[in-house]
Amino acid sequence: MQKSKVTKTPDKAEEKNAETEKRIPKCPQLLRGMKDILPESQKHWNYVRKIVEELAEDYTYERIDTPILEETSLFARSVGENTDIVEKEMFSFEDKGGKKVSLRPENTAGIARAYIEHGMLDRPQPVRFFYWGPFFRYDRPQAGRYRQFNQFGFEAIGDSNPIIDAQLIVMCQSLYQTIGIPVVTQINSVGCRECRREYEQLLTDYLSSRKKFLCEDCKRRLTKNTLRILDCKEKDCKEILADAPHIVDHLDEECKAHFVKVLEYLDEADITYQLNPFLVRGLDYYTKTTFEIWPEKEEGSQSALGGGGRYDDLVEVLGGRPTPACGFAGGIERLIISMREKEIVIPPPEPPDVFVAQLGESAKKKALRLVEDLRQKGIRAASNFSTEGLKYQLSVAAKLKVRFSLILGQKEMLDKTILLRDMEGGSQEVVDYNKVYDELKKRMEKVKAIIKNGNNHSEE
RNA sequence: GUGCCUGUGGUGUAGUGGUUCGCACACGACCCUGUGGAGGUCGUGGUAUGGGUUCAAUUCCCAUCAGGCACCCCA
Repeated sequence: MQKSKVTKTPDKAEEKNAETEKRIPKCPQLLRGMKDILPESQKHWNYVRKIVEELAEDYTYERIDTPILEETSLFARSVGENTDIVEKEMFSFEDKGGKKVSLRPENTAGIARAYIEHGMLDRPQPVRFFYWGPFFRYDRPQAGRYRQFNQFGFEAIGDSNPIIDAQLIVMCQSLYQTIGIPVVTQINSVGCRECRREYEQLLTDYLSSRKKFLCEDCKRRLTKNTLRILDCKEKDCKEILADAPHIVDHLDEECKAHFVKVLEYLDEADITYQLNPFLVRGLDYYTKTTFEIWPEKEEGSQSALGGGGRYDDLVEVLGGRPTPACGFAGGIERLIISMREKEIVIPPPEPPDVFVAQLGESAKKKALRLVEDLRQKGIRAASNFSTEGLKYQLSVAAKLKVRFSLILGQKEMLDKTILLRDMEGGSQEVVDYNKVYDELKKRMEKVKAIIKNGNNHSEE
C-alpha cells in the first residue's frame, strides 16, 4: 500500500518523480483535424462499407484504389489552379527527389489519371469504378469536417448519355434510403465549356453594374471565379442574385437537351429533386449536370452528404482522348454523424456459434486446441482465456449473445466428456468429448430450423 | 484563413481564490477454480499546456494547444 501523494517524506521521492517526468517527453497527440476510428465505431463503418459495396456490385461498379499521394500538378490541372482546394487546402510537399507531390484532396482526378494511364478506353465503355478511402484537406476542423476524411464514390467514365447522370442519382438516393437517412437531391446544370463561358460573361456584366452592393469576397470573385458568387450567403449578394440570369436559361441546345433528359429520367424514377440554379461546385472540372445530396432536415453547415456531376472535359484536360464521364462522392464521416443523430440501429453482427469455457490448467490447455479445431470445422467459437472464474466466462458468453456454451473442467477432463449448455433456458448435458462437434452441430441445426419457422409467423 | 464559445479521471458530470476536487458509469483486485458480474469490500485514475496576478490559482488574466459554432470551403 502506498500513498506517495500524501506522504510528508518528500524530498528524494518527489524529486525523483519530477525528474523522470521531465525526462520522458509527453506522448505526442493526435494531429489537428485527424481522428482515430476506435473499435466501438467500427460497426458503423463496416455497415456503411457493406451497403456501398453491395450497391456497387448491383450496379456493376468495380473497386479501384489509387494512391493517396499524387503529383501536385494532377490536382492543379483537374480541380483547378484557382480553386480553394488547390490554392490553400492541399497537403503539398517535395519528396526527396524534389518532385512536387500532394496528398489527394479528392479522387476523381486520380481515377481519370488511372483511366488514361492504363488505356482503359480499350474496355467496354463506360468503365465503372467505385472507391473508398481517405482524403486530405487542410481546413479548419469542425464537426463533419476533418483534415483526413473518408469518402466513397462512383465514377462512370466513357458515356455521355444523360441516363448515366440520372442513374447515379438514383443509386445515391437509394443508398441513403437503405441506410435510413431521408435526403433530397439538389440539381443544376453548369453547361459545357462554351455555354459556361458565355454565361460567365453575362453574369459578370450583370454583377459588374451592381458591384458596389456586393460583399468584399464577391468583389474579388468577380474577376477570379465569377460562378462562385452564386453560392454566396451574404444577404445583399443574395438579393442581387435573385434577379441574376440563371445558367439553365443560357445553355446551348445540346446542354439543354441533356439537362432536360436527366430531369425526365429522374421524374420517371420517382426521384424527388430540387432545381437549384445557384448550385455551383467548387471544382473546375464539372460540366453539365451537377448535384448535391442533402439530408432532408439539414442541421449545421457541414451537412452536405455528398456531391457529384458530369466532367466531360477532364480526361482530355489531363491529356487523354476526349472522354465524357460522370461521378459522385459521399462523405463517410458525415453520413455516420447523420446515422448517429437519427439513432439508426445497425443490424448486430451474428453472434459466435459457441463459447468455450474452461476451468483449471489442464482444461485450459485442451480448450485452446478445441477452439481451433472447432473453428477449422466451420464453427465460430469464442473464448476468454484471460480469466479463471466460470461465472465471468459465462457472462462474457451472455454478452456475446452466444446460444451455446461448452464447459470443460477437471471433472470432464477425467471423464473425457464436456458440458454442453444451452444458454437460452440454461439446460445442459454431459457429452462425450469426442462427439462435441456432432452434438453441437445437431443442436445448431435444430435452432436454425426453429428460427426459420418462427419467423414465418411472428417477427419481433 | 477570420470572428465567437468551450476545456474538471477513460466517459458523463458537481463544485471551489485557501488543508484531502465530489458523484455516476467504466476499469482493476478480492469475496470466487463449477454456472449468465447481481451484491459487498478495496483500489487505479482528473482540473489541457505554458506563463502572469496573488501570501495562496483548478477558480482571475494572457498565450498556446485542442474541440465546437458561424464565416469560408466542401465530404
